[in-house]
Amino acid sequence: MLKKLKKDLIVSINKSILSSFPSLKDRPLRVHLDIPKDRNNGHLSTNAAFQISSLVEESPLKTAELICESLSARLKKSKLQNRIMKVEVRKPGFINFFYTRNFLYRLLRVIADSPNKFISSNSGKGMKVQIEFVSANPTGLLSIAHGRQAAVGDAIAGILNFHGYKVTREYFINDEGNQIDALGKSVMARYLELQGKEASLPEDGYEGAYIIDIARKFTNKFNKNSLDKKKLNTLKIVSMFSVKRIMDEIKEDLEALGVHMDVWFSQKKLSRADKIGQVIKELKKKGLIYKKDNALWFKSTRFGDDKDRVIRKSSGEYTYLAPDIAYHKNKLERKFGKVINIWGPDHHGYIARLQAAVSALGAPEGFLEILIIQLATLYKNGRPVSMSTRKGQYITLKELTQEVGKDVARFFFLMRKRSSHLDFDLELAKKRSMDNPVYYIQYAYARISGIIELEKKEAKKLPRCKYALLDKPEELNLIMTLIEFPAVLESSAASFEPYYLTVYLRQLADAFHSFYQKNRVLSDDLAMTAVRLKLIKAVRNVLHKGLNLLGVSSPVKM
RNA sequence: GCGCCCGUAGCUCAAUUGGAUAGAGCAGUGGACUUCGAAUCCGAAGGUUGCAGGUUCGAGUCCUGCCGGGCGCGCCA
Repeated sequence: MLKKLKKDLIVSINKSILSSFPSLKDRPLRVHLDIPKDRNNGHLSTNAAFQISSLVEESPLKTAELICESLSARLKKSKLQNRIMKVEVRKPGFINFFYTRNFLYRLLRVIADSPNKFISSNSGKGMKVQIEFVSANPTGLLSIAHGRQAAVGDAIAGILNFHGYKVTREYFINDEGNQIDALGKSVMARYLELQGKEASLPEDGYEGAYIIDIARKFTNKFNKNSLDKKKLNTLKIVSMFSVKRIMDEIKEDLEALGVHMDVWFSQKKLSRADKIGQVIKELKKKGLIYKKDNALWFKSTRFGDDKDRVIRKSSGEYTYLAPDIAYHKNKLERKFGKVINIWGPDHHGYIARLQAAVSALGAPEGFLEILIIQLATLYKNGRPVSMSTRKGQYITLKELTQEVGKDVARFFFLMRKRSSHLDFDLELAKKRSMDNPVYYIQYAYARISGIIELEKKEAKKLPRCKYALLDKPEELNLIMTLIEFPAVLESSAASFEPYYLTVYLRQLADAFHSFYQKNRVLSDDLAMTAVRLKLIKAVRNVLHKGLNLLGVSSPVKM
């Protein structure tokens, strides 16, 4: 409904500009409508006058006045007059628009009665999108940083899905290579120790207690004899066993955070089908592979990387880049319109070469979007908790989720924009009070639910809604906040930033609590009761949808 | 040395992507429970946006140079 209004309005503005300044006929004009942060400056605002004032050699203010004059006349004659109450020019040259009360009330009714009509979008038009995230090596448990990537990736997926994209959530399992060998050797050493034999961890081995745990499970599953028979492959068996155990844990931890992957993609499968060899051949045919110092190099500089990259070492092993190229070839073959990778900041140096590879494979511009999520640092008693995967000294995602719960963990992970470092304050997260934004928002939802529940019990007969009764500043503020929801969702999807939504929900809860404090919903004044009930139902619907998109629950009681 | 991210109120962060008087939450401070949930609300206070230039109607935002912090720069993954 608002989208249509904006569209109509832009058409009118363009026409008015041309009638005031005919000389601009053949110039492309890009008129923009924004929501001003201060509502005294209107419900919508355009800066069109600034953009054209230099072209017509007139001051922005004068330009705005000329446009506004013909625009007001035009609007009065058009269908827009039911929705736009007035147009005005403000100081340096903004043109501001104000909605009519009736239009606001109409929107409110829709949000309360049929929210899906108001809160829906199909801007994705069914495009297939894949989002690959977390993809942590199965050599240890998930960390806090992975938790943030999981929450953000999942929320982006949810938001895109809402906008009509067909989203696949995917995890790439790095289940072969040096790291996996190191894992296998580490477990093997612990296994031998459990047998009472002399053994020591390899130099690049993993020291965490979970390794011993896996070794113990391994001991229970295989007795000595059955292993001795397969002596040659023991390391392989240990490695596979360990990867399986760790992946089970990872899946569990993600589930606990409410994250469900659609596809678990194994690197091993790629190499078994020789996909890596094939993709190298393909690149070779294009003249993008050469040999130097006995290694194979990919000419990534051809596509903007600052140096060429080794793809197969002189030892004959592939580097990490090789399977990754094969994997992205696979993504291309699966006909995604867009693929999104979510990485930690330690991988940003890797962006150029992977983008180069994807271009080399013939992907269209913008096919691969790589989003870097900054780290999250856990604070306990005001001090950062230091972490090291290798030494196994770190607070795992599992522990965090258990300690603060799914809702709080997710919300906290989503609170900051991707490029900002996130401080996760454990004490704050555990507080069940007003300092904690999750409870603040959920509390608003619970309060509303309580009122609606009570109203049902009383079961009074309510008259038809006279929306004009809603005219207090708190009420109008609440309506205004409600109708901004679709715009928030849209920018959230367009920029892949779920945090917009967390900020918005906090604002909405704020507007509600403020309204609640000053006004009773249920009273003897049945006409008033009817409209206010409508108002809070609309708030409930938006809160519910918003929390749901973030993967946070909406409790009726707390 | 090169590349990326960051520097905004005491603290944690916003600022509609170049817009109007730079805003929120904590902390601190002064108030509000005989009421549909006080897990709440209402005040006042808090700023030379790291520094110096530049671009223009307009800069926290873009460009250049410094200062300070984080990360990356392998035939590791």
